[in-house]
Amino acid sequence: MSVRVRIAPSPTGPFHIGTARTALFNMLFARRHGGTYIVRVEDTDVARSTSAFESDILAGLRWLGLGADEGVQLDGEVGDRGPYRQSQRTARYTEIAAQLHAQGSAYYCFCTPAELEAERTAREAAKLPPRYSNRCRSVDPNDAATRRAAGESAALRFRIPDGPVVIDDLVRGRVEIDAATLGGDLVILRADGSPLYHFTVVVDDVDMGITHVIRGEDHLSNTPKHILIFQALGATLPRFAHLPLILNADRTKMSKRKSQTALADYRAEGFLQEALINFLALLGWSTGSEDEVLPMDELVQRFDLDHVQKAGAVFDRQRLEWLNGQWIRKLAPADLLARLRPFYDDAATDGRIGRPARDEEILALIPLIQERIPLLSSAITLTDFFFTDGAAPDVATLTPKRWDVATTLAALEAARPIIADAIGEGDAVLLHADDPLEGTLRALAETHGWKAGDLFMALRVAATGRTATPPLFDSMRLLGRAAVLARIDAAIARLRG
RNA sequence: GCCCCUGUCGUCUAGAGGCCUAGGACGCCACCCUUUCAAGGUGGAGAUCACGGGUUCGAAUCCCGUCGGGGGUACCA
Repeated sequence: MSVRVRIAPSPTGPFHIGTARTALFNMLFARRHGGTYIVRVEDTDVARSTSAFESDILAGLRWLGLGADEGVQLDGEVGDRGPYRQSQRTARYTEIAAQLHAQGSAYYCFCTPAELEAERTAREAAKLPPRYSNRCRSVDPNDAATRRAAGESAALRFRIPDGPVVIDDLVRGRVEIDAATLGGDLVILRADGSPLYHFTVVVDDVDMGITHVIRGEDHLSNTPKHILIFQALGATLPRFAHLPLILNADRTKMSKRKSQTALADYRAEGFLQEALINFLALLGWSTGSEDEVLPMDELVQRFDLDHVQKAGAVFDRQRLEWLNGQWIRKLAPADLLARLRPFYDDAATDGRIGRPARDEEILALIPLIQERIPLLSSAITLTDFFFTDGAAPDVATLTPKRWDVATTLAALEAARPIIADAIGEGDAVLLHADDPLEGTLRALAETHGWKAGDLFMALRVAATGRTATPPLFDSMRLLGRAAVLARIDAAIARLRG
């Protein structure tokens, strides 16, 4: 039987990084085994689900390369075992619930929320675990029918049988849980007829022929409920694999409050899709080797559930940034340009750079920045001088740490004619080749008894407005003669007071 | 509270009884490179393998207990 796995996000919030990781593991498992990867939207909680969140999730999956083989995609549904949105499956849930009721696996419960609350409070006061008393089990089915016909509101509860339930988990091995600890018979249909998660998830997994349920460890404790429902339905049990949780720095379950969890935020910061995939794959799983920088196809080849870690894994942002740098450095210039494009466009729009950036300009800058940016967004601050005139650094910034104002002024005045002589418009960068301008300026520094580094810093700040920039001489060449001289003149004027 | 999972450097991890005086990576420190910032290179600090008992000629690896951490426990997903 071929492998069928699913990721079942709930559109009650922005696409969460933990959901991305679970999706990735499912995708890797499916690809590894030539199976099908399904995306199902769990929007039974109408009050909290929105289509905006759904779009964010589907767009995020697609961007990561984790779009569905079958199920819900950004532009519609594919597959013949749908619908794949729970909100469109209510008739099916009602039907299966009726079946469970007819076979005696479920019964109507007339307890009011207030009564249940009172029961819960009483048990809590008695220091007993919260648990439904199952008291409506004893309501005579005929009476129940009569009361419902009379309009009395009732939820449908699934009857939890006695005895142990065994989970044969692919990550954790055999886990046995006593059904008596499950909290009593569980509601599968609210009084208004709407279905609840523990019920829908099983109906869907059966209908969609899911063979392997790969999800977060937070679902492990609830898995017996699912197994019992599978069994009541007479369905074949899927295999289960519970992944370790992604943790905040304090080792609690990763949350919006304590960590950056929205995938869109990582994307907006300039993390590469490849880096995120690589990083997430290695959070809770390892190749068993010492290789770390791995593309998707390599991950697929090596993926196995045996090397999935059992303990939770702290999300280490520094490691992610390092990996991102690795991936940025691997990109071909044209590819990097394409990734950088939206960042320069946004910067032009919100004024962080003075004008829109042309492709040729970004391409010319790429050799200077590719080795030094950890994030795509870092390119902007590193190259804004190129697109923005009149950075106008103040006297304090213009003056190198070891120098005074008079020395800085003298140095800029002395260097100006040399630069005017060496730089034209539209010059190509020299990169690591020997730059004649550098030699001339070093000689100048020597005759004045200046440190070359101080001279270069003074020029750097005058020309770019920043103390940390790409290599100075190539930066000036790209800027062009007129712009560089104008900025040096402006700096000289400011230094003169 | 009850149930379940879990415990190797700060972090991600390798490790499936002798290959471990525990390896790699991120981060940190130093040095090299160097016009700044990075990148890169080299080296270093950093883990009594949570702790205590066993089993064994031999345990990070097997067993038991303790402690720590996490998750679950809804007419949420």
